[in-house]
Amino acid sequence: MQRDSEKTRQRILTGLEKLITREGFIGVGVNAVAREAGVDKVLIYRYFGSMEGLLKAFADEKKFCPRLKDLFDDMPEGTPLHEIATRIVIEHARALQNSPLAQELVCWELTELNPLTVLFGKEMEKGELKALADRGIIPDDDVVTLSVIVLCGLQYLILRGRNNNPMMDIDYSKPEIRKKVEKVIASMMKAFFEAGEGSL
Amino acid sequence: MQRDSEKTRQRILTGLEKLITREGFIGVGVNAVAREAGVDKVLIYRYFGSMEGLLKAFADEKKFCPRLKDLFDDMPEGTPLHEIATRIVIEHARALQNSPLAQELVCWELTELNPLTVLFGKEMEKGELKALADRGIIPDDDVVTLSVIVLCGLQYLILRGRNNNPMMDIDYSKPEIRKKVEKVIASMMKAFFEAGEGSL
DNA sequence: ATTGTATATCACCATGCGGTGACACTGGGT
DNA sequence: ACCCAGTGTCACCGCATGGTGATATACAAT
Repeated sequence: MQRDSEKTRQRILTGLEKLITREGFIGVGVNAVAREAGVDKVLIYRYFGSMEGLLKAFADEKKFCPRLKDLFDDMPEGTPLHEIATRIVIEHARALQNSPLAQELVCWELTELNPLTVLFGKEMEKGELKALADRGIIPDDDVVTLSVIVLCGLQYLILRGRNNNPMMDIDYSKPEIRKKVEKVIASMMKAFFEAGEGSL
Repeated sequence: MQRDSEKTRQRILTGLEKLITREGFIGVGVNAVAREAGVDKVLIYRYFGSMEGLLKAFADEKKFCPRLKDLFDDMPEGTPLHEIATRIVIEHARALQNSPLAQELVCWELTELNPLTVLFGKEMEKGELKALADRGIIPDDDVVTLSVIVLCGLQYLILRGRNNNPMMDIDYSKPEIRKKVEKVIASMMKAFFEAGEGSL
């Protein structure tokens, strides 16, 4: 074995990542990670203290949070609020769709709290809030509440799709369905926004 | 021990139910169920063949699906479509909120497919479709798509709330938050519906 | 009362888990 | 050359799990 502690640490961390991605968060444990990383499990204790420590380190050091495409590029000045909100939500969903690891973490977060799931949740939330704030959307606006609900809905649908278990035939991985869903959300946001303009 | 096979069967089934409700679906297994039911685990194999068989029997024989309050009572003739959709979604969320067992099953369904989660999912879906169809809402309407998305969003928020891990401070178990969310959904539905009337 | 069958109990197995102690190697500082 | 801290290997423990075979008990039919 190569005698390089830093390399070994990394092997363990990426072992954890591969394991979660391939097998899901259930069954993640010291033995499984060590096996996946091709490393004796005692090294996990040596370098991370415990499984909890490993999860925390993973949360701290890995960039597991799906990166949102920078939306400023193709959103011209003066884009209406509802289009911005729509874009953020849909872009977020796309990012999640493309990251099996993130999907697994979102699901894990619903099941159990541990250093990884907690930090992951905070990270996601921070990203959301930033995306909104960067575009001047006030956090306690009704538009935000609505966006969060819809976003959660898409997350749920994506999670359902993972196991080929779509909800009400809404399989978000199918492009035509996604198109339809995105269209509905867009027009809903528009309607909500314009109605709000008048009634508030 | 009382020698009554039917009673023992029931003890096992309600043992499973109590176990899931109290401890969550993780860790559900032959040993745990037998312990909870105060029964030798060999009886599980005798009566249900396997853990899978027990799950299937549980899905078949227990009424775990949260019952929707009958909405016909206080919905007068001619209630507009968006109010109907809103009511269905919100009522569904309320039912889920009041059933820790159902919450656990919804979460389980996102994690793993087994006879119980699959049958549970079908049951829920059937309930949804019926609630919609009973009120003359066509399944492939955009209103349905939107309703499903919002419903999924609420389900997700409720699941997040379980472990005191609210999403974006939207803790759906808090009445004032729920009120606000319901209000947003109602006005959104109204706006979407009315906009649709004009544009379609 | 005897027998037979359904029911319940017990003891056990192999496996996998989290966790730990003892040992072996490697390489750099003195 | 020696030592020693850092690193990796191995063997082991206690425990819980899923699963099974042999045995004891209750009860109903004869």
